Amino acid sequence: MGQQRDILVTSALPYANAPLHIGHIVEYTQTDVFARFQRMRGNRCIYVCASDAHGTPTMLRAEAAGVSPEELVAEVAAGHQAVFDRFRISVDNYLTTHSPENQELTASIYGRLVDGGHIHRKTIKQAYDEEKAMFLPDRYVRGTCPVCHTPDQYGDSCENCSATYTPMELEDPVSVVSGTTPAVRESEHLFFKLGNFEEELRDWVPRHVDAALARKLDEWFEAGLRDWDISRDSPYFGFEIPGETGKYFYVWFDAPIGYMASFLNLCRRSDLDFDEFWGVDSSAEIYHVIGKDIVYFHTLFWPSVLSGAGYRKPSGIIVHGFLTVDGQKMSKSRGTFINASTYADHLEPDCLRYYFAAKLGVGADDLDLNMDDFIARVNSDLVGKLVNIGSRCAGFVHRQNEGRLTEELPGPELFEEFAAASEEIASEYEARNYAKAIRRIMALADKANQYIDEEKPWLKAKDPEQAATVPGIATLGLNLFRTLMVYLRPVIPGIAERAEAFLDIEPLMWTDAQTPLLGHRINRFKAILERVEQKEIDAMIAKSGEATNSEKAQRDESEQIDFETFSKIDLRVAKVLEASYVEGADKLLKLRLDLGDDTREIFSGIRAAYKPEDLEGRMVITVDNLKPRKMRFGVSEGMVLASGPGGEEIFLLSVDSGATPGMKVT
RNA sequence: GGUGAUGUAGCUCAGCUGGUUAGAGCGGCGGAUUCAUAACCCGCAGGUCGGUGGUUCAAGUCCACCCAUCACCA
Repeated sequence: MGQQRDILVTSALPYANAPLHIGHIVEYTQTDVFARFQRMRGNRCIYVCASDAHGTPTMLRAEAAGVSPEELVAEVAAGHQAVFDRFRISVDNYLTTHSPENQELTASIYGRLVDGGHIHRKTIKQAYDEEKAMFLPDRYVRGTCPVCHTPDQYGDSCENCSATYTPMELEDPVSVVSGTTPAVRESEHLFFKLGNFEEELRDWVPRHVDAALARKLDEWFEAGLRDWDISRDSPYFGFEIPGETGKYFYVWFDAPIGYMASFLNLCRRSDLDFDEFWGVDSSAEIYHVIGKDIVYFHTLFWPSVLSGAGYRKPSGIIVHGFLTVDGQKMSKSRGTFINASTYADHLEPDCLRYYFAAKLGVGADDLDLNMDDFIARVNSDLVGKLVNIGSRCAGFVHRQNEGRLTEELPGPELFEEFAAASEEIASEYEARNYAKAIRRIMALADKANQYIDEEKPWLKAKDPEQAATVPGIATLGLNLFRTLMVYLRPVIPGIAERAEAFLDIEPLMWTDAQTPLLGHRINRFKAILERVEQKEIDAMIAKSGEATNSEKAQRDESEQIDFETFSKIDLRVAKVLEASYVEGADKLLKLRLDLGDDTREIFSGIRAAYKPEDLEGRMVITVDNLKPRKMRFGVSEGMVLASGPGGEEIFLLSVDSGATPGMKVT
């Protein structure tokens, strides 16, 4: 092994306004496996993370909850840390971006950027909520898409036609915060001149990201690097910009600096040297593990900011895809939006770590948690194969040799074969191809079971002439078991710890795979891992669905309206006379409705859930007095009521038989 | 809409710079065994490698177009 390396790894900072879900665990697993592997190899590997505290969402959520943003952040961050503990994510430090260290670094970095001529000012127009007296982020303005005229879209892009625009271009814009129509106000903002770093980035990017990602980034280079708005106006939860009044750093400016801040905080409590890692001449390695959604910030802005401020750039940006559950996006209504703590209440965290690691390759492909596959894989690999080796050998050692391993192995070949796989497996971990590493390791586990099966110690134990060979066979089996634990320890640290307790040994290091454990007394075997039961999965999913319902109940309560307000909505029974697809619209169906004394034509976004022929003739409920809306395909004169999360899961409301078109719903 | 990624056996995934009968694990089926958390061991199962067209002596593996899914568009 070469000389000791200094490595710093980070996971993306989770936002401090919501609990962590199992999607986050993909990233922490990817990071933690790497960190634990490096430490087992004898390298110094520091893993830091923090809560991303700032921004409008935190501010508004705190206000709604009646607490200060600081209190909210502290509470959520405590929950995040608890999840890190339960999933055995071995962070060396967990801070928050709302910390003195981060403020100090952010200010100093900003100062250096100003000195370097990388900041300039520009006055921009922005949506402003007069009632709340605040500027509105794009996502806090909703309105009708100016391109395809789909109603109720975010201020930055349209879900229907994917057009991008600014909130001021929306038709009928509404502030999500107050419900009022936003005004347009001018404000001076500070911009980071990303273009100053184009040449440097074009050189740096391809050498520090995955090849597929580099192709994606080419696109951004071709589009040209635009300046980056790093300031926000008061009120804003964040750090005030030095030398300005009422201006704050944009959350995405100080968030990555949080990596440094968390590390700095750790340095001040230990003998670590900040500059040794972050100085321009640093020989340490720095890796950021992130999801593919935030590639832009980490491959363009972040290296540029570091460079402009006189720091070294990262050694690599490691990107993973998103998590789907049973092939679909995580969904609250399906109960597949599972909080990490809910998972840990029901199942062993190591199992999820194993499952994710077994699917993590080098690319940023999405990764699916298929519950049936999860049960099969964990039970088969971890319980049936891995743990079973220890379980089936332990008895022989206790019964035939008083709990002591023999002084020699019956033959060195198999142990040596396992030992010889060490570097190959290590290089897969090093390359972050955990899936490949695990395939190799489990192939070895199969060999270990085959060996025991061939030797048949249970038969030999009954034969006086061969009984003496049994402890040796079991000793070899247990040594293979131990070697497998060495290789899997980065992935399943909890299981490995229990295996160490069973073997009564110190925490395993990578080189332990080279030397057998002999003449050593071991403990009685106790279950190291329980099987995953379907009923636990069911309970977890049921629980995840429940949490959503109670959240909804709370929200409904907070938005009560009086009867007068309700009665303003004129709901009517209507009969579908005609339904048809709309040329050029993915989501819409055109419906002609009978309202008794009148017919109406409306467009409804239910195409994924209903076929036109199934609708014709059925009764629906409509909002009769909804203002007609002009859409690209015509004018929609109302809406039909439906329930459900969307997509294929849309369920139209209907009435009991007897109702006739035109009846008012009260 | 633009760009990128993905689409391989029931499920989850490997398949490097194109080249013998396309692989693994799980499930399924058959057999063996009882040391082990009904675990383990042996054997079998035949998927037009999303579709169409093309390049080539030869394509899952290169090119074009199309379809589907996911993502990004700061």
